[in-house]
Amino acid sequence: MSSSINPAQASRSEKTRERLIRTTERLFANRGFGGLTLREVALHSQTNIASAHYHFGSKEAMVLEMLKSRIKPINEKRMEYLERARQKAKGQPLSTKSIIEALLLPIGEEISKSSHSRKTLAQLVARSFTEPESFIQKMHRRFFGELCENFVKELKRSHPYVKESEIYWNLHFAISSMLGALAQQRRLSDFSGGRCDDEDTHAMVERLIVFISSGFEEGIKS
Amino acid sequence: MSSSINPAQASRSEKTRERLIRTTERLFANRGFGGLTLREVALHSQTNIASAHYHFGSKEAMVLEMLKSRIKPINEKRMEYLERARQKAKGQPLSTKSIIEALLLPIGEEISKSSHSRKTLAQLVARSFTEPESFIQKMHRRFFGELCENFVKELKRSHPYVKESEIYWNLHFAISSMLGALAQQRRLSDFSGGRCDDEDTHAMVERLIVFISSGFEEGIKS
DNA sequence: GTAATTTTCAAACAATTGTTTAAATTGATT
DNA sequence: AATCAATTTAAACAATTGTTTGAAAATTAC
Repeated sequence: MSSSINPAQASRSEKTRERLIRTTERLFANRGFGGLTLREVALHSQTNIASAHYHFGSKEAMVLEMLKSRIKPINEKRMEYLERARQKAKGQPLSTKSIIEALLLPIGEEISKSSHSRKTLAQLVARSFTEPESFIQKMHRRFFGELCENFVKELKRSHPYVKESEIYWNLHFAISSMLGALAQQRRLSDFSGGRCDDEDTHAMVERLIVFISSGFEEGIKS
Repeated sequence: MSSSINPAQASRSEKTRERLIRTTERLFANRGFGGLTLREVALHSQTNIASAHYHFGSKEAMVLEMLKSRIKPINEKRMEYLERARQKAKGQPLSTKSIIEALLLPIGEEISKSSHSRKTLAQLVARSFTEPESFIQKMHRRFFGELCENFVKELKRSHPYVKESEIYWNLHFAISSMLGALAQQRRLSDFSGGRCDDEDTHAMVERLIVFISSGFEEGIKS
């Protein structure tokens, strides 16, 4: 097996694999794990069902592979942003806003970069949090457990006199707001009657940062 | 058909119907529409698959019936709370917090009343927002469109100099926070390591009201 | 260029799904 | 008690699912 970073010299096998992952991404974002069929994935990837099994072993493994490949870079970027903010602060505790930015800006940027429709990656990430399949929940715990710890540590340093449970509660709300808002952009376009441009991811993330930062700061006061 | 409010004198047919709805509620909350099978619903309802079809006509119709029966009372209560706040204010515009309370308190109370596990109704409502099936999305639009309009109207009255789009954006965030936080209580218990009691719905709703009210007020300033 | 390996494909498989059918049972009405 | 409609049941149905199989095709290695 010849693995290559450059897509120009990707083998036929790798191209098939990537097409499968890409189609899986789109269909999973739209319909979830249960609503996704291997036949449809194969069809839209111009290949065969058995080919999907050859590359991944099972439907579960294929979806898992796709989820990892999409979520990992976002979380890595989050850690980078947090680290960068730490360096900028030179030992001083970070502001709430800069911590929330480290949580939100990376996913916003990845959504903007995404080659699918803007909504696809957002729905994908959000769905990975709410899908009932246990193997997805397991991945979710593994992927976000460590990340969450790091953010809690930083938030505690910024708010040393706040009870630990308050930090957890309000971080929970922060993450929920982010995921909820990203996942349900449809509602915004449905109900605002075109008054809000929900395709403008950057504007949305900027607003979300304000909303969440303020909510968090007020929340931990009580 | 003899319909009766008093469950003591409910006919055998009605009892079966209610058992089916109740089981459907639990399984849908846990596994979503696709993960729910009629056989399992029938089994846990001590009846037959065909019986479910006899009462509802189809799986879709059964789930829809269940969703309506659970969501309708919550939304009605929301309108009641809003109306009560209006009367209390005697013509004055409402505070942001009292509007947010009208949105959140009813679902909190229904969750507390719920005979299932605390999380069931919360997950049920949240899932009804994120499920990909189009018939569920349609119901969602129908049920929440009017409600949303009423809340926007009230929010506009309270913030006459705020651009309409800002109201929509931040109401979107408010609803997202609420649903996200309710749906993903699992994350809180997973990651807080027992520091937060996610079964205490009332405490959670109180915190959420603070978080969301503050986020909303800060959000519309920009 | 040939052999060996990897990758793709069509077809069949077993299991599960929602749905339908028709007979049996129940409960109310006369 | 007999009749009739409403309700429940077991069984079968047709469609769809993920998975497996074995042969064809393409790629790689010699």
